[in-house]
Amino acid sequence: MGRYDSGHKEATRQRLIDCAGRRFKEAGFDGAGIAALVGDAGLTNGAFYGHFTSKDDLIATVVAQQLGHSAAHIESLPDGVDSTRAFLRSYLSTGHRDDVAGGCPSAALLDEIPRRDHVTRVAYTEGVQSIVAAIAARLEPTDPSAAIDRALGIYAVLVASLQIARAVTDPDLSERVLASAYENALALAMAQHAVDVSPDQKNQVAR
Amino acid sequence: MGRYDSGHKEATRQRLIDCAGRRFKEAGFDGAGIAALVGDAGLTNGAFYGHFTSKDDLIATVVAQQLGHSAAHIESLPDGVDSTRAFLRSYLSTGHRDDVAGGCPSAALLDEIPRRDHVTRVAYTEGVQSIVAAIAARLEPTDPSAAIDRALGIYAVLVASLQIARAVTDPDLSERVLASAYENALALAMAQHAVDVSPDQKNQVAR
DNA sequence: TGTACATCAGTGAACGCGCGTTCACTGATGTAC
DNA sequence: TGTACATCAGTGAACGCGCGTTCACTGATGTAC
Repeated sequence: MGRYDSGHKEATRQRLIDCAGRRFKEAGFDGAGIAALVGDAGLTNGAFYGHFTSKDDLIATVVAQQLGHSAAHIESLPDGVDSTRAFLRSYLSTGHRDDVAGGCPSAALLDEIPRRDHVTRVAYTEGVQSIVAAIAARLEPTDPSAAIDRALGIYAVLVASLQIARAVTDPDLSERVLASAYENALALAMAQHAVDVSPDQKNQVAR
Repeated sequence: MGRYDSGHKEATRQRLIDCAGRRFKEAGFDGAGIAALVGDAGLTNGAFYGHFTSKDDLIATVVAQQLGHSAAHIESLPDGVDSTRAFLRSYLSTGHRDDVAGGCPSAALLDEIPRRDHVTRVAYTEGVQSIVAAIAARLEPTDPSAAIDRALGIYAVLVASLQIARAVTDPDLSERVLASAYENALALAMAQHAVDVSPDQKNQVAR
C-alpha cells in the first residue's frame, strides 16, 4: 500500500472533475487550461495524467457528470405545479445568470459540444435525454410522447434565454429576457398546444 | 495612388469578415486561428493587421455583421402566417442544422459571447434587439410589448433547439428536437399566452 | 525490532507546437518634373 | 517621353507565450524477512 488511504485517489479525481466543471463553464473547453484547473484542485500539472488519459477524456467525464447533476436536481424536486414554478424561477434568476461556474452546463457549453469528440457528444446526448425525461415527468402525463415534446421546448427556452441574458450588456434587457422566458416556459408547461394541427395539416406545412 | 483600384481594400476586408464568420461558427472564436481564416481569403497572415487592430477587433466586427444579416433576413420575409411557418421550417431544417458555417450565428456562438470583450457584447446586444424586433413585427401587433416577449421566447426555442440538434449523436433524437421546436415555436407565435395571470398572481409566483 | 525493498500519488522541469502579433521588406502602380 | 520617387496592400520570417503532454524523480507509507 502507498502513503494514502483507500479512496484518496478517487476523491482527488472527483475534485479534479468538479474544478474542471467550474473552469470549463467559466472559460469554455478551449479557454480553460490544464495547469489552471489542476491548480484549483491543489495539485501540479503532472498529476493530471495519473487520473485522465487526456484533456478530451476529462471533458467527456465532466460533461457526463454535469448533465447528470442537472437531471438529478430536477428529479429531486417535489411534485406539483408550485414546485415547477419555483424551479423555473430559480433557473431564470439573476443569481443563476451571474453564477456561470456553478450553473447549468448546457447554458454555458452547449454550442461547443458539437465540436468535441464522439465520447463527449454521446455523454451529452444521454444527459439531455435524462433531463428532458425529468422535465416531462413533471407535466401532466396524459400523453407521454407529447410531454417529451413540450419538455424539449421548455428546456430550449430556459437554456437559450439564460445564454442571451448572460451575453447582453443592457441590464434591463437581460432581466426582461429572464422574465419573458418564465412566462413562455410556463405557457409551454401548462397549456396544451394552442395549435393542434391534424397529421394532414402537418404534412401541408412540412411540404 | 497604389497598385489597386479604389474599393479593393474594402472588398478584401469584407472577404476577411465573411471567411472569419464561417470559421468562427465552425470552430469557435478560440478554435479558429488567424492564419487559417486569412488563408481562406487568399492572403497571408501579415496582411491581417492592415485591416484589423486585433483578433478581438475582428470578432466584434463579425458579430455585428452576422447578427445584422439575421435581422435583415427576417425583415426581408413577406408578411403573413405562411411565411412565418416557412421561416420556422427552414430555420429548423436538417439543412440548417448541418450547415454550421453558413447558419445562424447565435446557435453557433451564443455561449461564447459572455466571455468576449465589451465591444463584442454590445454588438451582440444590438443584434439580438434587431432580430427580436423583426420577429415581433411578424406577430399580431395588438400589444407590441407582449409581442417582444413572445418573440424572445420564439428566438430562444429556435436557437437552443438547433444547438441541441447539432450536439446530439442520435439522428432520431436530433430530428425530433427540430420537429418539436417547430410545434413549440408555432405555439408561441400563434397563441396568446395560455396562462394569462394578473399582476397580483405574478407577484405571488415571484415570491 | 530493525533493515531493505515495493508501492504509487504527486512533483516540476522540459518537450514540441500553434497561437496572436510584429516588422522589415516587396513590387506594381501613380505622380512629379 | 523618360526617370526618380511616393504610395500602400500584401509578404513571410520571426517573436514570445501558453498550451497539452511526457517523464525521471520524490518521499511517505506498507510489506518481507
